[in-house]
Amino acid sequence: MATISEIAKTAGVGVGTVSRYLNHRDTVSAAKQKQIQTAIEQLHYTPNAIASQLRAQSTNNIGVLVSRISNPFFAQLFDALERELHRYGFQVMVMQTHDDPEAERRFLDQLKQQQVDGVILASVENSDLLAQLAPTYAKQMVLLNEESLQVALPTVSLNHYQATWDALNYLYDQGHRRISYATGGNYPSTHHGRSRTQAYLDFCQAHGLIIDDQLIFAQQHTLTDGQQLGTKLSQLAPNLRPTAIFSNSDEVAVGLINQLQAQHFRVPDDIAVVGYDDQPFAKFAPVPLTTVRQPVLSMAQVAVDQLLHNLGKINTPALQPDLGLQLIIRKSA
Amino acid sequence: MATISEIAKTAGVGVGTVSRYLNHRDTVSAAKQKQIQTAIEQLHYTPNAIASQLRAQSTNNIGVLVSRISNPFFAQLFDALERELHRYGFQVMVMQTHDDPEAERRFLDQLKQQQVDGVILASVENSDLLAQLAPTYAKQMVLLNEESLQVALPTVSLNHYQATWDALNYLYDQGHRRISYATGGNYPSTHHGRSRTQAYLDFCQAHGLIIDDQLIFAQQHTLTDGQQLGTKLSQLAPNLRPTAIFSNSDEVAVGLINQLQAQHFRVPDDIAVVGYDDQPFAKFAPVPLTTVRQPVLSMAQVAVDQLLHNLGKINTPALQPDLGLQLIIRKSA
DNA sequence: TTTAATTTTGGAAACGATTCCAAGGAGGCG
DNA sequence: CGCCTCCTTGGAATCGTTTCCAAAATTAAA
Repeated sequence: MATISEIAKTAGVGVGTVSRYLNHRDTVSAAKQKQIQTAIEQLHYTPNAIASQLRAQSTNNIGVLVSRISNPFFAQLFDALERELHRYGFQVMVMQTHDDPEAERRFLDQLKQQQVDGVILASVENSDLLAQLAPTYAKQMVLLNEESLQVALPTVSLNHYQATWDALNYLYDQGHRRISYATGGNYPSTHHGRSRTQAYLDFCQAHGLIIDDQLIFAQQHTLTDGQQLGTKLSQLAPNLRPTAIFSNSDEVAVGLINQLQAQHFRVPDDIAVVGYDDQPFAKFAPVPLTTVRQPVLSMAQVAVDQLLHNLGKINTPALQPDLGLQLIIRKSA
Repeated sequence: MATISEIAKTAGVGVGTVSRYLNHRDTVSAAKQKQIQTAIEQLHYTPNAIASQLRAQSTNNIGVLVSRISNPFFAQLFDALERELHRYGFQVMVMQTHDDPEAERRFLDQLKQQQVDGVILASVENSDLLAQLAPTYAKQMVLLNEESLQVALPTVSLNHYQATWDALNYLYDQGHRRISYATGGNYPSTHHGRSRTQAYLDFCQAHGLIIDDQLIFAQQHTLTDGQQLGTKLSQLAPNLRPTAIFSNSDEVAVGLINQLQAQHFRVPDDIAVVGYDDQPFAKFAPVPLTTVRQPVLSMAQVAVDQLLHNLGKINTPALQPDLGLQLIIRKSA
């Protein structure tokens, strides 16, 4: 691998001059420009970003933490984040936690060692850890769709409480009184205060619906989880069976619908299903999915804006796109 | 940010000793170990990976190039690649080309500047470029699911020709004589020789089926593309309309089915649909999708194995998992 | 032509880690 | 007690870039 000083030697100039030429930092005489250029082509020179990052004390890399990139919601979100960050010349390093707090810790540590200029957390499993780590990251960290109670961090948050409430209300208005709830997180241990779960609990309480632990399902993430959930529901005694279920993930909802249909339940007539995210295939499900749409694009824009603003790379946080959540009514409820 | 020499100073030892301690490289006396450890905790030291990478002339980073991570097939593939690479202590940098040759060039260049130890190409748009770049990358490049005619590169390849042929044959056996074809690539310009397209053309020829450019659709990638394709098909005069369509992507297939149903066509009775990949939601489609399953896990394992072997990080290429493609017969054909 | 002002240039120092080498220290053996 | 061996240690050199500073070259002014 050719280095800058080899280029300098072959071109018969000093290293400083080559560097200046490469970065268009200062004027370099036309003659030397040509010499340098030919040397570069001759030796197939490629700058070593690592060295330059070390010297510059900045990498132009941003870390993004998601729970699982094969979750279409995160895929879309990552896509949008990347697009946005590229516009500002940043590169993105994505890491998946797979909902493992230990992996989360490890990856945050790795990102720090890699000297990323900032981190966007689109999924946090262990907010204690976060509180512990946050000070050392300071302003280069943005929470997207997550909130930390322990520590004040730049945060992009949507009103999931309200959206959940509205969705439940929609079900309630249609006469549902026995509503089940599926979440990706734990229950009841951690994150009890997470806004969606809280909204569910509050809603039930406010409307005098029984809160039955048998109707609350935790750690539900995938299509397969949804299928298994369907099996569980279908095995419940008819009088215990919910007439509707609110799922925090479209994936789970689709798997669920599939399994319910396989067991000859009708959706939404026997059991209504509401999902969350409005993932791309939601409207292509066996029963087009009624779901809460997350404004992925705006979320990404705001998060990046926020981050770059905190990094001093951008002046105006300016735009404040609509971060509203919207219930998309299709056929499943 | 604390550095290793600050640690050394606070602990009252030399930098070399700290480094040795950190890397468990040599024995360090118990007393100094304790001093160093306390200094580390006191100063919140985090090693600077950039510096160490510069010195070591190796980053332990592997680049992965895909066309679009929100394509569930690539998401799964990336997932598997990452899992596998983590096992060997590598980190993964993923980049999306969005099928843009220019982006491909740019990203490959960036990866090189970032000094990645290797690259796995799961999608290549411009194989001329590749031929041009490959020599400078030498052995640290693996083609996954792609082939380059111009240059010999380590390659993990499946028999897509055969799988396509088999799928078409399945349709043929069911009496279909007018079979449409949808691909993600271009047609007929580049990649004419790509094995799936070639198999289609050869199959038609071998069985005396007309090859009608009106039945061949290029640049089909997403659910939306599939929908639009459905509209196009439904607008064809009945005698021109295909009775079956083979799509190179499940996403397109699902969008297509959805739109066909919306236009009151029955799948598979009026039009049969075969997809490709067996993406996670394929069996949850409105009509469970008949599709060619790609062995994502094995593909990732073999690619990583191949790469690490070439890098000399691993001795035995050993395992040769089954890279067979399998037609999964469900309801759509 | 001389002097001053300006532009261009070369190269040393720095970024933070690792590794090599020489030297210091501990312990064993006679 | 002295000598040899082996283990532990400190610190200089190195990786490839950028930046700063002083010197050289060029241009402008007198």
